[in-house]
Amino acid sequence: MTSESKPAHFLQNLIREDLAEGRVSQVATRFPPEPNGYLHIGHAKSICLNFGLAQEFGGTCNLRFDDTNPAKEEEEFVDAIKRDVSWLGFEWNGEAKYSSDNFDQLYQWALHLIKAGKAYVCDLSAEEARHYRGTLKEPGKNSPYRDRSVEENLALFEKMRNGEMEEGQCSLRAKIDMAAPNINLRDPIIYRIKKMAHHQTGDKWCIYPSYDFAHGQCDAIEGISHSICTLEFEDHKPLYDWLIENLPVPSRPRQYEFARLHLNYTVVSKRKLKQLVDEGHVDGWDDPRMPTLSGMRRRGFTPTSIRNFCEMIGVTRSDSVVDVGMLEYSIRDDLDKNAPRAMCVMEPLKVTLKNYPEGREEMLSAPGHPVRDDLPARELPFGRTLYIEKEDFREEANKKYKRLVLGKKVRLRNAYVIFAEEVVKNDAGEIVEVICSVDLDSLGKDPADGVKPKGVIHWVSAVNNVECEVRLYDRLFNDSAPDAGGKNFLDCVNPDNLQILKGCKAEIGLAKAAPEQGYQFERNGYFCRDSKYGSAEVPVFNRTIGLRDSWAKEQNK
RNA sequence: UGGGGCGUAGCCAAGCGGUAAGGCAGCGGGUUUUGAUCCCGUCAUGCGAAGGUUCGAAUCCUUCCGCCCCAGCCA
Repeated sequence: MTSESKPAHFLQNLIREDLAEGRVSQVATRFPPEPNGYLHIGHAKSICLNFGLAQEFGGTCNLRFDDTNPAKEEEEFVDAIKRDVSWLGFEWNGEAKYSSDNFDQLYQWALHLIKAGKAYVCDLSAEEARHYRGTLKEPGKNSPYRDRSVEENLALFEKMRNGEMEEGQCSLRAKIDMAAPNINLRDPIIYRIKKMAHHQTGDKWCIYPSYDFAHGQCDAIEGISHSICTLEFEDHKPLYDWLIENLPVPSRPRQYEFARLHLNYTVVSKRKLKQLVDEGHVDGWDDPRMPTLSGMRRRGFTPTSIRNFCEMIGVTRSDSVVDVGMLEYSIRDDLDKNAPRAMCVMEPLKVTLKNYPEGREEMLSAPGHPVRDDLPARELPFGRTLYIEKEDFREEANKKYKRLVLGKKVRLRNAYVIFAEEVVKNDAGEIVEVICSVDLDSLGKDPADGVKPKGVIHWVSAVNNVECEVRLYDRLFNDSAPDAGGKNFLDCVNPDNLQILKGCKAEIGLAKAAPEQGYQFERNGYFCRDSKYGSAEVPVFNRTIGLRDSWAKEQNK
């Protein structure tokens, strides 16, 4: 997808105008996660937007940890977030930034507000403050502490800072308007007491600025030109602007909002994701079924596929729910173009070629990719006994079934045409082996009789292969809106979201597959070696996504 | 009769007064040693609804309807 064929979204247009009219000379954006959890597909949209805009307009994008609440944050998440952003393929401007880098400056600015009579220490408890705040439809009332003198406020704030006040005993509030229709303007709390250590600043502080007091000012300090956030912060913008206008900040950032990503068949809220982990519905935050970037990475999603997906869904201000089908399309699209091909038999059925010499083995060669000749060819050992897929053989079938049928022939992918002559069954009547003859004159060409088999099936040598385990993932939820009102999202968990197949047989080259490297298992889907499970002898392969399957569709008609 | 936002196809989304782009999904067909890919065709007389302005309206005006966000010392 080229940029000239893709129409610009509202933020691109807006930045273009800012640049053209000289309101902004240098584009500077930032991606500002709070380090309180793992990044997920929703964050990817914001990352691609912020870093993408900076790239497009020759600007910069900072990575900033919005760490104003030590109660929720951990260093572990800082590391995970850096890893995920890098993995997606973006490089942040300079060192990673922290809101906490600016705690001293923020404190000075709080003093500035107090001295200007625009902030005061309020002794109302959280509950009292709620009552004074009013409701959505009724204005609030002024706090009885609202008119304290500058000197008194300075002294009190000093005591807050020195730890002489208890948590919840008082807070610092901006003095704006308790009757404002926008509740964010009803004397918002800008500093609160939290007597706890911070992952970056240690024990230096026992008071911490609120999001509202920190965010815009940090934007200004970092010289951010366009501070892009999601729609729910729209109501905070008047407060954002009020603070910028009332403080001697070094630059004038502007906030813009876009709609966050909603994906059907998916939940993304941290609380729910945590519940899936804690209650054992999945294996961890990086379980391949999770919509976290670490889970998707382990599942086999590529950075390119995620970036393309974000490009495809666009950026607007309207709430929308994107079909996971689009995500599935983008990973198939990327892997089809770039993943090496391989063969793997999931449920092996033995095939004996009665006219192929016992003990003989030849090495066949197969292309690494149907059109990419830069991907190396692979070696496929071929012999008298092979495995094919159980479901690729039937004793009888109609002409729609284009696979191996008793008394008919089929092409072995990258190899010979074989003819099914007889079936061997066990005592239970199950087919355990198919005896075939092989047309040794059909390698790389049609059979001499000119009759071209209509089917092609995959196979693997029965004596020279890689034993492996395959994990077939399906959608985690079978309800398109597990999040939607009223229902318990856990009731929507798809009971068949994971099928583990043991005793699968893969072509020998897969023994050295690297974790996360995507392969197409021909006629089946895209897979990658799991980074957590499996051994050198018996690797585990995760199915990233199946191939489109018009045969299954046909059968369901 | 609190404030703020958003409504274009099954889904996402262009469009900014000149007669509804594109993608995903779907449907039909062609190529194919992957029932994949690829290629071709098809898919809104209609833009939340109703009025109005205009030669002309998804675009402007009016009214109405629906959905989302806000009453953390969370972000």
